[in-house]
Amino acid sequence: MSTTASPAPGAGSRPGGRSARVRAAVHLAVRELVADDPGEPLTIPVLATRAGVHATTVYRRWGTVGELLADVATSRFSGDIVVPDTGSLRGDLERYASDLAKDLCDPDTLALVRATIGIGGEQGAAACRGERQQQLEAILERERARGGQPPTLERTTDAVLAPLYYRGVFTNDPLTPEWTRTLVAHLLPD
Amino acid sequence: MSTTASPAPGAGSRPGGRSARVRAAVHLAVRELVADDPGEPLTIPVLATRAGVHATTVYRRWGTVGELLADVATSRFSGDIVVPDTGSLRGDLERYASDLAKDLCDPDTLALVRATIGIGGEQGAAACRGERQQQLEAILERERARGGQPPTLERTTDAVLAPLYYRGVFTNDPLTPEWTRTLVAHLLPD
DNA sequence: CCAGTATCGCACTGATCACTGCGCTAGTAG
DNA sequence: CTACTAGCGCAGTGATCAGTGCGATACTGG
Repeated sequence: MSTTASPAPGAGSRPGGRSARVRAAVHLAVRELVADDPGEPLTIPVLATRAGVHATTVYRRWGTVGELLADVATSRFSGDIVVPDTGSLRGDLERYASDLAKDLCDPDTLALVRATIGIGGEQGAAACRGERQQQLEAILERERARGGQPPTLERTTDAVLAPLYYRGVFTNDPLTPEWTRTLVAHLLPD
Repeated sequence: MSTTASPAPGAGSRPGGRSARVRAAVHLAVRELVADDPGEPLTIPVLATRAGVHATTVYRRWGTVGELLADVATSRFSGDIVVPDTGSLRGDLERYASDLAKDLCDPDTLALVRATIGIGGEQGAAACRGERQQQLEAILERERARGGQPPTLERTTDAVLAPLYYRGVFTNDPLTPEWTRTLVAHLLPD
């Protein structure tokens, strides 16, 4: 999956071009189909038709549904959340957790996550994590720069990231702002 | 999905019968195929052939791959872990977390989880959670009976269950016994 | 031992899917 | 404006899949 001759996943990213338009249409079709009916096989002819694009194009640019889903997830979960800078570690984490919770509240997003890790395996799972790890690390690093002693990245992941993803993906419980605050509160003792 | 006329998911569970043998073969085939090549569509004819059973049977007993996966996951994640009774809350939780971690370490199990939530959606996710919630509640209840004041189920879920599932499903990091102990240690202050 | 019933295997049909040459058109460079 | 290249649409093929009557077979209670 790494050395396969994927013709041009990033070649058509020049905005305005026909490639970019097709790419956007296909991505949108994938997200709509996954959202509309999760658990459906999500075949290439179907999504290509929905995107108003010929299946040939999808076969050539992405090859398999797994790679396409990973691509969609990557572009969906990258750059969607900006690392906050509230001046304090607690503020940053609460804000970040709140943003992430808002993101993971959307049923369509959850459906995309489930489908991606279901088909893409570890590859897809990595795409769904996006840059969360680096973003958390950035928050912790900033606290260190302030002279504070933040918890480790592993601990922060366990205490904040994991519950958010677990609750979103595995349960139906809502990701309320109050709850996300308690996550941070338990991580950071007074 | 609850009132649908599923002919006999539980009718053939009498041990020794032909139904039970077919059921076992199909379940095994599903687990093998999912483990062998995660992300593959997992079609009914293929798995039926692998199970040495005709596709017709699978269509009739389960209908869709989603229901079949949910069934497999349910029987896989029910009764696999016994609630420990070490005499202390900490001991119980450490033991339980360790057992669960050992379970979620198996790549085949993880592949099954991913495939199930990918196709089965929320239904499948629930099947993968199995009886974890009740088991945790039982542990906490026992502590209450001892006169202790255990944390809430929600808090315990966030602190122990969520990290285990998150790390297993979304990352490649190993679920070491030391790590699971730290989860419990952070939940229970000295 | 014998009827009754549930479950499974078999042989199909229509539909869908993955995949591939070939020509065309839209962007690009000069 | 013109030549070039990359990406896309088109049509078609072989293979696979979902789903369905029908008969055969294995378990059940009497």
